[in-house]
Amino acid sequence: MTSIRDVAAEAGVAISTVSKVLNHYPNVSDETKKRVEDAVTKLHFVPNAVAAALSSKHAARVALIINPGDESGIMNEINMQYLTGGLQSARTLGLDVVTLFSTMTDHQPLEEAISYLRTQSISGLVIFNLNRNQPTLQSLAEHGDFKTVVVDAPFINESTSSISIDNKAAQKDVAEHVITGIKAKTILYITGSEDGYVTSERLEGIKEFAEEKKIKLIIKDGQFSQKTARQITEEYAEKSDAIVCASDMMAIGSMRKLMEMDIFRPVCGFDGISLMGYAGKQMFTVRQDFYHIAFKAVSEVSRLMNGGTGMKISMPYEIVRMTYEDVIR
Amino acid sequence: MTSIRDVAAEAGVAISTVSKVLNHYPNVSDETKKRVEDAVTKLHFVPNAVAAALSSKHAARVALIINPGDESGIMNEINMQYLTGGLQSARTLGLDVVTLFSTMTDHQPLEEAISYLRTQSISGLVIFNLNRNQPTLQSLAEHGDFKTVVVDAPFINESTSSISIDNKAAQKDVAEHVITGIKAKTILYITGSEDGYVTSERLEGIKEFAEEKKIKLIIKDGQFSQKTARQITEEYAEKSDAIVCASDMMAIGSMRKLMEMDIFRPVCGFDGISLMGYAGKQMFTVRQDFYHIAFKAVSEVSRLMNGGTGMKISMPYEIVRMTYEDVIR
DNA sequence: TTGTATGCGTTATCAG
DNA sequence: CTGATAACGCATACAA
Repeated sequence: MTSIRDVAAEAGVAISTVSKVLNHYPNVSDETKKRVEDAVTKLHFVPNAVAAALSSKHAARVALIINPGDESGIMNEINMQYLTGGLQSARTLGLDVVTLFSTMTDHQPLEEAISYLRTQSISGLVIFNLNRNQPTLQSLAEHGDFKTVVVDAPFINESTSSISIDNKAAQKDVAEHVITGIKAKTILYITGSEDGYVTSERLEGIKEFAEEKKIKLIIKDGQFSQKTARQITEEYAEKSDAIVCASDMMAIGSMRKLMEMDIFRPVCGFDGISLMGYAGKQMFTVRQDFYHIAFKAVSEVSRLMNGGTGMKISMPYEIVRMTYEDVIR
Repeated sequence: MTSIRDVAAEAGVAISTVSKVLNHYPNVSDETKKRVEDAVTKLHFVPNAVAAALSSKHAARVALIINPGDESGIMNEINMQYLTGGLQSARTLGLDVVTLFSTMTDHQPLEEAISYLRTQSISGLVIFNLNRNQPTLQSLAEHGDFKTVVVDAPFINESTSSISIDNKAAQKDVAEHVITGIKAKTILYITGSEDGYVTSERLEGIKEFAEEKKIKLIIKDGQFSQKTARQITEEYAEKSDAIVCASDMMAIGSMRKLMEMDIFRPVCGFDGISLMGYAGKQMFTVRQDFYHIAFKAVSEVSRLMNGGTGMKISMPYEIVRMTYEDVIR
């Protein structure tokens, strides 16, 4: 393997000079800079990132911690977008990233998790979809030993930032769209699971909305489950004028049940995944830009690692209707 | 940061001894081994993987190269399973992994790609869904400089292995299921895009099948596109007794079009993604176990890195029917 | 502006 | 069985 030493010899300069050229230090004459660059291309030299990391001990590695969800394939689309955005961002920032699944990091004691991360010389964490039944990850976020950014969870302190859309406002917003044009007296609201921090925020939103509009609210726990949403729909749809769901999957389940029941109620979801196009009927939903959320999350963790202090970041969202035609290629 | 040196001091032994204990070398007395282990736990020592990698120059890093596909969200489920399996496998093998998207690695010159991988001290590659329009990745696989495993592409040499299911057999198999019970005279076959190596294998399968069964075959290029499959279905469905598609997405498109046309033809897909449950009608498909394919791929690249020589690996598949009830949670 | 020397945390070789 | 000590490839304070 050709090293910086070979380049130095080839260019007839000192090792440190080569290093300076490579890292774009200011005080190097154009003359020697060129000599070094020529040597680099001639020898096809490629710096060794591992050695560099060891030497300048600020090993800037970031772990992207993905929550695979309940295996039902629901989270796939969202997670892939998180990954794409996160990796892209890391690359532009020159950060080294490690992709992890929360299932690996979570169901193990905190000490072990910390050990693993340290071994990998990871100093920054981006935790996607952190929720209440992940004690280890929560501790990690509160721990303060790592710079961390949590997505969709309200953890903020000196060394951890939180990023998400304004779930409360978005829930109100999409509900508004659903009832325009109809005289809704009663809304059936199907919640997410209690584990999710977003669940409470969205619930707050719909409650406030109902109060403002003087609409009666039937609240049922949907657990983010399509099946449960179907059961709830079966039982309460006829008593309601519209159905607001805290997730797209539940909206799809609800809508399909309505079609089986052969009655119509406007339904809306939350997240904007393309599966919405297969629900059979057009529905409103809150589209989140998961790519940019992840992109921002990684740049935020970079900011933290450079000494920044934790903060809350709110990302934009959009109310859209999704149809089959919108999602196919 | 506490290092191996501190542990040595605490245990009252030499650095090299600590290293030997840590790496489970044979010649260490139980006596000192215990002393070292105690010191390790007492100091919460965690070995630095970066330093270790630098020192013992067999930096066993593997890149998982994912093909995001055409943005239509089709590949999400498959890729997430690849990732899960790959990461899991790497973890059990103690391999360091880097997740990359082919979009980053591909549309850049070979030299640059190699540089990047070298910089990251990556010596093993697992390339998922490698296809014909990815010249850089193909060169990488043929290059021989990295130990590589390609999934779904026929590249095999000294240092590269290929892994996939038997696409030809599977295509015949699923077609068989589709026509049992009906007297099929003509089958409409909708192909994948020419880029995909699997496309030709599956095509071969259906051709052989039709010949054996003395069934007439109408072959149309579906490009793996749901839209195109719809158009083809519209034009040729009535002339056929069954429709065999080279992918689930096309099968879904085809089935939906049939329902719009209000005619019935048995349809089958390929891959076994859960979206099949939303197609409206039950369909046969070939279920691939992407998780295990990835798992195996990573262990294979590990074998190659340990001096093994490239080979072809065939994975099992399964013919299944998928309904809405099967996929919801 | 350039070069020298030291250290980063391990592993591995070789004496003892 | 244990302990010095030289790499590994690079960054950086300091000297020139």
